[in-house]
Amino acid sequence: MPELPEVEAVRRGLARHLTGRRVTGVEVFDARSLRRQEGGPEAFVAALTGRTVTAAVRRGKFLWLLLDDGHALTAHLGMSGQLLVRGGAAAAGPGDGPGDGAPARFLAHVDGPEGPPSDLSATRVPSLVRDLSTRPRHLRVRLPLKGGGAGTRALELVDQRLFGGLAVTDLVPTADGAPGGLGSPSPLLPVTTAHVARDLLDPSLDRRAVVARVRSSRRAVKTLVMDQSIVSGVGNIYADEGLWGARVHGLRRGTELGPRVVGRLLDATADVMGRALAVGGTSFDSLYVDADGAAGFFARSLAVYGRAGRRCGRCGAVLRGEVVGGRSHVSCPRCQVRPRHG
DNA sequence: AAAGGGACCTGGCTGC
DNA sequence: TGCAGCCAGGTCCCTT
Repeated sequence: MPELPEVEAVRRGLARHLTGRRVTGVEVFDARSLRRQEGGPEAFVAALTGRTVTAAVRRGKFLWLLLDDGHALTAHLGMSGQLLVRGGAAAAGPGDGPGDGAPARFLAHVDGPEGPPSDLSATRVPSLVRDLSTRPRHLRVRLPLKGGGAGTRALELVDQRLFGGLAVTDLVPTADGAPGGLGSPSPLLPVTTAHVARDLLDPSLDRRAVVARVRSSRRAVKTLVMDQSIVSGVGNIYADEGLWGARVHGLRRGTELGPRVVGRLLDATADVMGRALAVGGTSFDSLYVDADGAAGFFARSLAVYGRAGRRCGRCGAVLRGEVVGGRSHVSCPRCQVRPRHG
């Protein structure tokens, strides 16, 4: 699944390939990917068509493209989402096969006969595009873009499990006056992400404030580092890896931890993310923006996540799996001392 | 304030 | 082999 390092790799690709390009059409294959869009699919189409991308920004796992009219196209990849940039022949047609050079046939379609899009429910949505026979599996939304250099590009949301989604939103000022996120030229961010804290890769992150907030709470520290209002972008994988790296059990209360320990935890978590980004980033050099760019890193480098019952690479003890805050937590019983409470 | 649960989804897995 | 049911994951929303 796309974690913060992969989302950052995607952001860099979007910044490189889409900045300065204009959205020439909107193809909606599955309206469920737009469920967060205020006003529904037709508002999405109207808000995007003709807009030019001016920047690609990320905060945590939220990603957005700034538009020239002062709005943002926000994206979250959820569990299974990918944002792909296609160029040349591969971008041109609804077919997915290489060499398919047919022009896009469905631009900015909002069908009438099936009923107004505002009637669309999550479970019985007639697709806004009629001909589904040749589209790639799990392709939900496609935006053709032009300008800014070489020929047409297309931004595609491919999302198997539909936890991700797109929406065009207003911008609001940041609370601290710093840029909205990594890659942002302005102290603005989408209103829908205003509640999301900065992440560990954001130079504007106030680490001391994060440490203070963690240490002021009696909640489990694993829950705290996964609380997006404290620090964003840490999912279950990196939470477990960071806790193992810092030798802290996830059930420890924030109030039990000293400032150095919390700092060590943030460092360890950021370090794992940084290494994943380095790997995901290097394989990321073409038009094809691959949300699975760090798959190799995951396969080789995870210390604890998904490894309950196997041995700790540091001390050899058998890794232990349990549930913390409703999430699976794998830890080393020797390196990470479990508190007596909980 | 914190904790817990459900909803959202699909495909891979287990168990019959 | 076929099928039903469970599960994972992140975010949001609701209730206790």
